[in-house]
Amino acid sequence: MEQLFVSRDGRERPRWREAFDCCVVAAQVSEALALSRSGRPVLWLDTAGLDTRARDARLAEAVASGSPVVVMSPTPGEREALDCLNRGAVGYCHVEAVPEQLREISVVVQHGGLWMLPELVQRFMRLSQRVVPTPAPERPELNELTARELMVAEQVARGASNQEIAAALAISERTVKAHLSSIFDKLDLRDRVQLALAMNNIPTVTSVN
Amino acid sequence: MEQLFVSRDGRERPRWREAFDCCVVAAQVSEALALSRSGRPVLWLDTAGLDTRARDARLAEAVASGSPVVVMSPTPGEREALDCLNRGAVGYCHVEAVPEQLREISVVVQHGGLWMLPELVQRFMRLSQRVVPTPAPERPELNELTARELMVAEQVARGASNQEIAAALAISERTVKAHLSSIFDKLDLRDRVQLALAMNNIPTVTSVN
DNA sequence: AGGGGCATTGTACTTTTGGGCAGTACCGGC
DNA sequence: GCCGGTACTGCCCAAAAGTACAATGCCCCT
Repeated sequence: MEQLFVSRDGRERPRWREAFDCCVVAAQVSEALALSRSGRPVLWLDTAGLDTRARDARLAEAVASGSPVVVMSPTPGEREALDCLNRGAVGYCHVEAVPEQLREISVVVQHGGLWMLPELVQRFMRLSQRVVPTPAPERPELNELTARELMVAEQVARGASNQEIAAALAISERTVKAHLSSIFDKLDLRDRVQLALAMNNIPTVTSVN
Repeated sequence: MEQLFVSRDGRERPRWREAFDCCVVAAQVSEALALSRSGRPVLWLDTAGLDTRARDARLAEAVASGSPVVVMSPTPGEREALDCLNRGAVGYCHVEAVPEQLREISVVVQHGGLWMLPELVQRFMRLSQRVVPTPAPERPELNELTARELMVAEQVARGASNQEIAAALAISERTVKAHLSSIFDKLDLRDRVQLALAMNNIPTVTSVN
């Protein structure tokens, strides 16, 4: 399996070569992708020397390629890990991680897994627990939705318009509206904005508070 | 690699056998471990028919063995996922996951990865983000917004209508619209739904895709 | 066979949203 | 003083969103 490394100056770190037989190094995400010969390589993003903006831009580009993206930071931190994983990265480690670990990470992300430092996993889980209403089993009202309604709701949660939803589900725009009306009724929401937020567990002015 | 399945009645589900050549099934964690012959098997915990207490007890026992533990739920939910992962599980999936997925999960957890449904990963990251202090500018484009525009954007992020925003800021609805148009233009967004999501760091169909 | 829930669509209507065009006003810099 | 950016507003218009009323078809259950 191919490993594509992207670092600011396109320079390779010795450990990468130690870890993998087949690895490509480039200074830009696009270059790396161009040099790739396999369908679904692992993209390693070295953030050394990059500011937040540059990092996010590269990350977005990398994630858009469809390949699993691992961010390698010279100074791994909770905040950065969170940012990167939230933006679609599936791995986060130290840029000087030992070859053995690099190989493990590669295996994990290629199989759909998420990899980060174990202590971060624990920490995030605990953090999440704090903000998830303890007794609440998800959004209870969500179970009231039919399968079809849920599909519509999920599209709205991603910012899709009625027209786009209709196209995606191969139904008429009128039907989308019908489903939406039903959803608003069941979940006690006013419009698609509130639905989009509710689907992402974000309280709204009128529903909560 | 050995797979140890623990289900309430010690009954095996056909998919498990489909997924793995070598799998052991038992009714108790201790039994499964006793039947194990490899040093570090993967422990699969079927929570069907278990109440929360029984589930946690088995999970604790399983985690204590040192092997990676994957919880398989007949009704996967955010709350349960959180609970289980927080208690040391490294995987969480549907009890009837397809064999292909089971194999992937096995590979991932054996290599130190974390596996859960992709949508849950995203959700947890977002939730964590809400409680981690924000030293970073977050969304860089947000700096492009004027103070007034930011106020409007924040209202939209809470699901407010133009009328409500106008009332809150003591300006006319027309002015709200003017600010919104400017915001959409600057942030390259289509409508208020996308803005509401963007303000909450949630990617939309068109912006991140 | 009938009833209820779900999915689907149509016509028609109101409301909300987004934006074009135009104008006023304040403020700060060259 | 002029110019550019920001804030604010009006009238008007088109598109999108949302609703009311109504109808068809399917499936499941009694």
